Amino acid sequence: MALEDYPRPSVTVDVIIFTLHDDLQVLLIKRKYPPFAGMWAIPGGFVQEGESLEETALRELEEETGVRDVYLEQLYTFGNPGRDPRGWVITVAYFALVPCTAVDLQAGDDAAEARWFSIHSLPLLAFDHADILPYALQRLRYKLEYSAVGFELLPETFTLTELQTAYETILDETLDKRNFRRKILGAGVIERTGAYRTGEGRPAQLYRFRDDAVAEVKARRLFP
Amino acid sequence: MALEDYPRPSVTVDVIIFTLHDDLQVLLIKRKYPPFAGMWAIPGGFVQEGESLEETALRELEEETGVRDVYLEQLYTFGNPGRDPRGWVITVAYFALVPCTAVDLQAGDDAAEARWFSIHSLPLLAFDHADILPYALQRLRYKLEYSAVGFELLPETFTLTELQTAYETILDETLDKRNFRRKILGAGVIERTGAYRTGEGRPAQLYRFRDDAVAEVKARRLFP
DNA sequence: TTTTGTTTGTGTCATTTATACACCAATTAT
DNA sequence: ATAATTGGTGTATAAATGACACAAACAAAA
Repeated sequence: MALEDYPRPSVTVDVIIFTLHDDLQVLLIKRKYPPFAGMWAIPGGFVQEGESLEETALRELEEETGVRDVYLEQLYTFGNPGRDPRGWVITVAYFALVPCTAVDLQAGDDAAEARWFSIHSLPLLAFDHADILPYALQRLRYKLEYSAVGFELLPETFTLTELQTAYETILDETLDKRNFRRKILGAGVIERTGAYRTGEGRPAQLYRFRDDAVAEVKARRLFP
Repeated sequence: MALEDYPRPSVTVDVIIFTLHDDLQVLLIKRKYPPFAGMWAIPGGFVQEGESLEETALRELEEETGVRDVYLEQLYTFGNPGRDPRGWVITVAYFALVPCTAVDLQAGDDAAEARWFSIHSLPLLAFDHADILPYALQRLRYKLEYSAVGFELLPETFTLTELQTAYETILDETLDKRNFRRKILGAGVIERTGAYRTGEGRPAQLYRFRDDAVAEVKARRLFP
């Protein structure tokens, strides 16, 4: 029995794009055409032949935000019947973490508009996207506890207070300053740049993420 | 642009079926037809329209092993171009844990033969299945450390020694008996049945898994 | 029936890890 | 100069982990 003899679904890749702007935010696009015209949705597109799923995700990501070289991770594949009124559509969901800096919003072909939404004030979502989004958030929070993924949302250099604030924003809980610093510094994943960020109070040491530390850290838990 | 205007891939669901028989074992099927005729492969099949991915996985699982009501979890979706010589095929991989008891092997239509293989002596695998399998094993080991998934591989009732042996076999490391017992019992996920297993030496208490403990335990880590 | 062999079941101490908590230092704004 | 603001540091207590050895209960063999 040949491949073509089986009915085939359409396959899309949706990318939940997170960033930090005061709050933890996700990028959504306003649908221009039916179904769900006028509603907000997670950006995504059809997989093309000869393209890997990750390539599809990266392509979507670049189309929507103009960014490349960001953290991208496959989340889950959704294939329940009836999830797309147009027919049989299976969606591979990815989530991406982009730094608040250097994002250039540009609506794709299918979208009327692209906007960041705080995860605390999401609009009604198209398709089954209201199920997918909490899943992505949960995964992000979970990963934050045992990997160094938090840095992906910050610019190249950052202060420890900024890093802690990022963690607190994502986890939606407050952390003890001294314990946070001890753990982060003890993990050896960041290093001083030598520069300082000056501002209102005392200037703060600037740190950068140690790229060579990624692999070894993946196994450990930073915040058990 | 309508759905049908996009080229569509074939989508299959592959299920890595684990069990414990002395060793940790996976069920593989010997392919009857090309491509890779005569080679061993992870059991799987095409998703049918109107069927969820999980239903496909359960169907495959039942076809191969005759079991229902087992632990099943989506693993990862593989879609690299060229992974199937027949054409464009995207595979959603699941992994299942079935108790060593009550498995009735029955080769499916596409298979010449189904066999359990120890994960320490795997044959050459068809497609990209040699990449998928270690991924499943890693996930299983990882999950074992923070959830109560180990019980899924044991019969209804079991002794603490049997449970410890299961953990040791999967993790491929030895554990301290007293520390193991302290942690398992402290987690409150199992309870005594009151019955004993008699055998060579001193009779052992039989335990059962507390079903109502699943949810609350999912969050905690049993073996950090 | 006594002895031997095999498996179960239990507690403590040392070490490590996590948590709670308060003040001085360095700078800018007034 | 003074006040206001943010950055940076250590210690003591509690909890979790890891290492470790022997008596109890039964079956098999003598």
